[in-house]
Amino acid sequence: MLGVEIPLLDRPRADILRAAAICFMQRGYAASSIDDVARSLGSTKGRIYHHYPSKADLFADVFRAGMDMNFAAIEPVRVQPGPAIGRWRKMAAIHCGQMIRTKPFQRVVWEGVELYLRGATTPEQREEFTRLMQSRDAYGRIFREAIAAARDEGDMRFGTIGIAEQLMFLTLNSPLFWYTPRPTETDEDIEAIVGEVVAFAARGLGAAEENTR
Amino acid sequence: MLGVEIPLLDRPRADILRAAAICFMQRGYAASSIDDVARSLGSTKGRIYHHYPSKADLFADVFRAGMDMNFAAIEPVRVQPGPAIGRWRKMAAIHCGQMIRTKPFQRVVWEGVELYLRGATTPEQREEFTRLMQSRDAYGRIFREAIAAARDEGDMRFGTIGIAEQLMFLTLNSPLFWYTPRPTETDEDIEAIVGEVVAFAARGLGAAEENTR
DNA sequence: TTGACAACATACCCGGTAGTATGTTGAACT
DNA sequence: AGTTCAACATACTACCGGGTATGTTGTCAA
Repeated sequence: MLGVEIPLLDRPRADILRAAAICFMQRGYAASSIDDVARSLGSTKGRIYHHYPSKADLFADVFRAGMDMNFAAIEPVRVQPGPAIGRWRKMAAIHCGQMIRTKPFQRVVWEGVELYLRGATTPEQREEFTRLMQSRDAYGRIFREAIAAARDEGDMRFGTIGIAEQLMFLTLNSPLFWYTPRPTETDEDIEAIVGEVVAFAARGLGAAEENTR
Repeated sequence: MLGVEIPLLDRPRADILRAAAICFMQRGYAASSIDDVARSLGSTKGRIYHHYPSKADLFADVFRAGMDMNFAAIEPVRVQPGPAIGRWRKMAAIHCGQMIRTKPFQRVVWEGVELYLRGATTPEQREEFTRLMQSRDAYGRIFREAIAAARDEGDMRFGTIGIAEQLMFLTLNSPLFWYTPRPTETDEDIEAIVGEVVAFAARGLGAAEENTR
């Protein structure tokens, strides 16, 4: 249900990925050492360097895993028929839920984008990061096209689409920065938060009040 | 007008602050070295360590300068009479403009908050950071009270106020992550961006469509 | 049984960086 | 003219962390 399922072909890598995601989330990429990740696994550097050639490659793989999970999560909804605004609401809720439920990976995605935009990569890594960014851009385009269609269909009103897209993602991603899991928390609690976030984004994009429930 | 004015009592420190803010913005705190900052000043470490006892103290002072500029910017509007939503719109526009015009400092504020929340500080620095966070919380409270009042006055509708505050700030801060200055850009261009961002936030908070212009 | 190899652990190297200790210099003051 | 001191620059140390080179061990195939 929760629990971040990663292609099980490769179990040892999956454990490393999870630990790395948590470390990178807690301290950031630059401040996380490979030894930190290894320590959190109860092992040593050797284990990580056996599977990954460098720290940047490990980070990139966490990035990739995070994006893979996002694509997989929205895939069932992506091509549903009906008005665009309905699709968008579902995708937005799923995306926002992903930010909460797979937060460590999604924070790495966030930081990866920042690292790329800052150009903090060596030429070789640049190539891999460029692929990852293309994947992220493709993901973004799915949402951009949804809100563009919703506007064309008269269900949304906003100004510059580029700015609208940025504001939408910032809003949907925002739990990355203020949500922390509570032990007593249920799935309904999470859905309540998601509901508020999506409602804010929808209103921000000029959608009519949701007549749901 | 633009140009980040810092208390001129201390000009040498002001130059260091600006250079440090830009460095920290470009590479992040952990990845920025004191030598980087010094190099961007055309000088050496000695200069910086003459004025600041440590890298963390330098960072904290950039943080403080950023918050000082924010307080100063909204001060004229903060106590204006009239409906809360009007005050909020002005403060929101000023705040968002600050994110654009003093971006390097504001990104340091952002990262400073993250560093604090992650606990990435030594006990001594913790104390100074706690003061800075209290300052930021006080700043946040000004906006929180404004939107709470606006809701009481029937001009806004939103759910949990804590979430609403987070979403509002995320939206207003968002230019930190996607705005990059263009050489040809005028003040009106910036105000147009600010207008879109504030409009998104206002709608998100359930405010009626602005009847302005 | 033994060879091979994956999956690690151990030991080591080395560049970069925070911080320090020690000059140097110009200007203000006496 | 000499003293002092702020404002730096220079030179150095200590350490951390990425990466590598080299064991060690369990497993599986022939």
